[in-house]
Formats: sequence, structure tokens, C-alpha cells
Amino acid sequence: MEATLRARGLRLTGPRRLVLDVVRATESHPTAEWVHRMVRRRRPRVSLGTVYRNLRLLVAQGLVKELPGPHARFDGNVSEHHHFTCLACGSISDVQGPATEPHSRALCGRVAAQSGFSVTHHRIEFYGRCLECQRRAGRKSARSRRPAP
Amino acid sequence: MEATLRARGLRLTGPRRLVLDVVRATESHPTAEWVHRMVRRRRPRVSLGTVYRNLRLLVAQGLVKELPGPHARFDGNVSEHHHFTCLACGSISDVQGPATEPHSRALCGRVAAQSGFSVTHHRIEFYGRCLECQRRAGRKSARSRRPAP
DNA sequence: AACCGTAATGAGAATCATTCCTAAAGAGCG
DNA sequence: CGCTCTTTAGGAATGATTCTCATTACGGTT
Repeated sequence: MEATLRARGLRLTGPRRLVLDVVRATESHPTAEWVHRMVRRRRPRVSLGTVYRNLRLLVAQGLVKELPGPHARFDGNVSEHHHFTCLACGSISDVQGPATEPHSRALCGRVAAQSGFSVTHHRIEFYGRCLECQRRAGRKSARSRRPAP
Repeated sequence: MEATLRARGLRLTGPRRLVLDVVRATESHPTAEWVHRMVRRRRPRVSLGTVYRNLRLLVAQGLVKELPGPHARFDGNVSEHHHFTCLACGSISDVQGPATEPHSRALCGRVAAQSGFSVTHHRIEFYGRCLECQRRAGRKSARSRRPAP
């Protein structure tokens, strides 16, 4: 990826590498603020602005993905996969592609054919209750808890 | 839907009805601010706060859907369908369900089986270039234009 | 090593969608 | 009409994200 960046006249600086490492090291789909906290553990002087700037930059380079939603979340796993969002606790989990893969290409193709749009990719978001929240709802008065990271 | 609202102790007031009417009357997936402008054409005294409050309320009642993204957009079409977002101009179009429907239930089921989550629904977002932007890119230096509403 | 030009950073201010607060107006009801 | 509970307008507050700009770090060149 150094190549990817260099090729566009971008340097591979300390803060930048750290941001990428942090996002890649977790599966928790963190917010910018969480990434900032983690980066600070190793480099306390890195500013929030720098984290935002580099996240945007890495997304633009395709090295990181950004999830939709009111607050931006990021994902260092660039392989094709989708997401499950728990409506009760807000946590986001990966849904591995293989199960959905076979239809993916067909889906895009059908939509393209039907609408005339040129479809480059798609994203499937699943919603429901995660295991933990299902369990909790089992007998408790199931209050919602705070989003994951 | 009056029943739906009344059943929960909510009144069907002027501003509230107007917000719903406006969202239902368009296919443009408007932002709260656009809805506010439209509502004001008939009732200039309605405040932006009221529009937000009622949009949230209608979403909670399932009478309106909310699309993901940095700025909230709303959709009065509650029937099952998905969306296509043009990466060039930002416009959002409906993708009619039929083409994708056959697989929908199977998709959810497979994800549920594989993850153990209870999957209530899903959402498919397609991305690419809309017809107009494809045309524009044909020969021009294709500058991006402003999002739809 | 000293020097340049460009790119990147930090710190804080600015922006802007969204939410919150409060007093006042409105609906429903006897 | 008088009472109560809901909704509203208006504006202030919030909070995530972006911007600005002076300063610093880097890479390449002598």
C-alpha cells in the first residue's frame, strides 16, 4: 500500500501509518474518535483533525471502507463482505461474503439492466438483534445499552 | 395511519400531517431541510425543529423510512425497495424490488442461520453512475453537480 | 550537512445538521 | 369556560466533521 500512496504523491508518515494500523487491527468498525484515542496511546500529540484527514484519505485510496450511518464508522477489512447492525445495542458485525456472493454479481447486473445505471458496487446491510441482545430480551426488561466501541 | 398515531396517544396535527404529505408526495428522498421548505410553502410559521421532531416520530411509527448517509434523507415509500446512489451527482433513485425480491428472504435466512442473529430486515444500496452522469462523462470534462433536492 | 519546495501536522476556530429547552398556543373533554 | 396533556415556534446548545494557517517533517539536490 506504500506503493499505492507513493504513486499519488502521498507520504507514508507516522500518524498516517498509525491510523491505518489501528483501523486494520480491529473488527469493531470504530468511529473516528475511537481511532483517535487508540492512536494517542502511542503518539499522544496526534490531533483529531489529523485522524479525520487521514481516514478520509485512506478511504479515497480504497485502503479503508466507510460505513453509512449518522456517525461515520470505518472498516479496515476491504474484502467483499457486508454488515449486520443490532438495532438494540448498535453494534456492527461482519457478515462473511461467501454466503451472499453467488448472487452479488447477478444483483448488480439486473439492476443495471433494468435502470440503465452503471452499477459499480453495492452494499447490503442487515438489521435485527445480535445474540447477546436476543438473550437479554429473553427474560429481562431489556434496556438498550451503548454502541460498541 | 391516523389510527396508528392515535393508538399511541399521538395527535394528527396540521404540521404533522403536512410533513407526512410532503414526504409522501415526492420520490426525491428529501432532506429535513427540503421538507421544511416545502412545508413552509403552505404554513410559513412551521419551524425546522417541528419538522425534525415529526420526521423522527413518523420514522418511529414506520410511516416513513430514513436512508443512511452523512445527512439524513427520508422516504415516504414504505414498500420494499432499495436505492441507487450516483457517486457523481449524489442523487438517489429507487430500485424496484421485484428484480431483487426472490432472493431477499433467502438472504436474510442464510445470514441468520450462519450468524445466529435474528435478522428482521435488510437494505441494499447500489452505487455507480446515473444515466445523466454517464452521458455527461461521455465527452465533457464532467464536473460534479449538486445533490438532488 | 545546509537548502529548497512540497506535503503533513496540531491546535483551535468555524460550520452545519440535528437536538434540546422553554414559554406559549392548541386539542380534547367535561 | 376551565383543566390537562400534547404540540409548537423560536432560538440556543450540542456535537461530529471540516477548515485554516502557522509550523514542522520529509525527500531530493547540491
